[in-house]
Amino acid sequence: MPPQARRLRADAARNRDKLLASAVHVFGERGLDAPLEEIARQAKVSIGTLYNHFPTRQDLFDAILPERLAALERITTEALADPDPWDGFVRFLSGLFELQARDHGLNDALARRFPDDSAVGAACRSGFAQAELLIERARQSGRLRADFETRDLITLMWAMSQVIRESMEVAPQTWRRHLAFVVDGLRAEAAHPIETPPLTDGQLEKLIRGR
Amino acid sequence: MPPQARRLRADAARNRDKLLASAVHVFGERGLDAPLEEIARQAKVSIGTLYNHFPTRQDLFDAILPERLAALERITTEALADPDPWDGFVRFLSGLFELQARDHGLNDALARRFPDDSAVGAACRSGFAQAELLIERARQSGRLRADFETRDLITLMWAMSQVIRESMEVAPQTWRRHLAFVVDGLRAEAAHPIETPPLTDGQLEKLIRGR
DNA sequence: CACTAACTTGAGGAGGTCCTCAACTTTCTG
DNA sequence: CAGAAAGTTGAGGACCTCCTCAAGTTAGTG
Repeated sequence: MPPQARRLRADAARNRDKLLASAVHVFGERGLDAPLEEIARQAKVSIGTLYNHFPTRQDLFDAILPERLAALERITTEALADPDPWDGFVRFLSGLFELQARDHGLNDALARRFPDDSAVGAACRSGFAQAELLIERARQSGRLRADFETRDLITLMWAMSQVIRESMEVAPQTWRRHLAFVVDGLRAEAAHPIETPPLTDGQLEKLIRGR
Repeated sequence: MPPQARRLRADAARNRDKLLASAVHVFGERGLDAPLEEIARQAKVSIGTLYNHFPTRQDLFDAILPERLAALERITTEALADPDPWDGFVRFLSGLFELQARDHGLNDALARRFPDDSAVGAACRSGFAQAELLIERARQSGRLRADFETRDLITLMWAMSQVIRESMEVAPQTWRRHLAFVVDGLRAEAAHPIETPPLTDGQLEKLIRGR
């Protein structure tokens, strides 16, 4: 398939690139709710041009986030390559949150829900599928507690995203400490019975589609 | 001291009450960033009257939140009354987050920083002082891990506030499950050494004053 | 080079929130 | 019950963000 359905004019391609670079920067700095006018301004392009290339905010996300999410895939793959399933799992968590800590936009993205027909939605799904393998492997090794499910990872991601967001500026390592406490609770030998069941399929559905 | 510096006129007192009731409701429903015009509208009072009584949003917070935070104090006291220091500690955490789960505004409030000359700031400080006792007691009993500090409670509150916020509508019990994982990591026997140190005084200062 | 299709521009309407203030209304006091 | 003081009102200015579109500019083609 061609990189563009119809090739862009030289100036248009240049502007598109400037917009993408600016968007990465602005979303990374201010989160996914940053004003689009700011992105246009930093790209030194008019707001009209931005809308010309990316009619909706989601189009901008789709052009930027999947590449960032690919970094996550790399981390998952590395973690799966770790011979020790538990170490691999912990490594995955650290890598994931480190990534979120580095990129405010990605942090927002992972705490947010996307339409599942979007490119971001697809990338998330594939990321989760990989994470599932990791979790399953760690659980079967007997080191990860048996009642931890992939769904519980979603909750953990919400939690960590907030810790990262709040501490980012003043004490950017805080998330590591918090994660350490949580990880200690995920070891099989730490497990105590939990009354509350995990999310049901229906709830998961609503949460993922939602917003 | 008199309930008011100068007694309010009958209609003014009525309006003030309507505004407070409305604010509790709206903040509880939509969080502390809810539009003030919405509060005025639900109180069936003009926006000018709202500003007349509460010149700033903070004034509204100060009139509402300390009472809600008092509920927290009740929980802490009860928890301190529990003969088992660990059970008391866990009870405190459940009570705290249950409170947050019931009241979106309070949830926001506890994840937010307030000027420390405000009534809310004072209420928070006093709440923390009590929590500190609880934590100290649980730690000295040998059941709570030795490296858990009051500062780590702040981080936990950020984390839980987000879990609550995200799951509230679809699966309001989610926070309980997440808390169970975390609590298992806080038991002394689950503890593994943590490399990242807790917040320093300076960082804490900035975080609390901040925003 | 000239012409057309592709692209860019930015002013401005729409919608939202904040906050003010001059004109009006109500309560209270003597 | 009249006058003064206290309180209420809502239109409107300031600001922000979104998004559109008619007019202007530029790249690429024959």
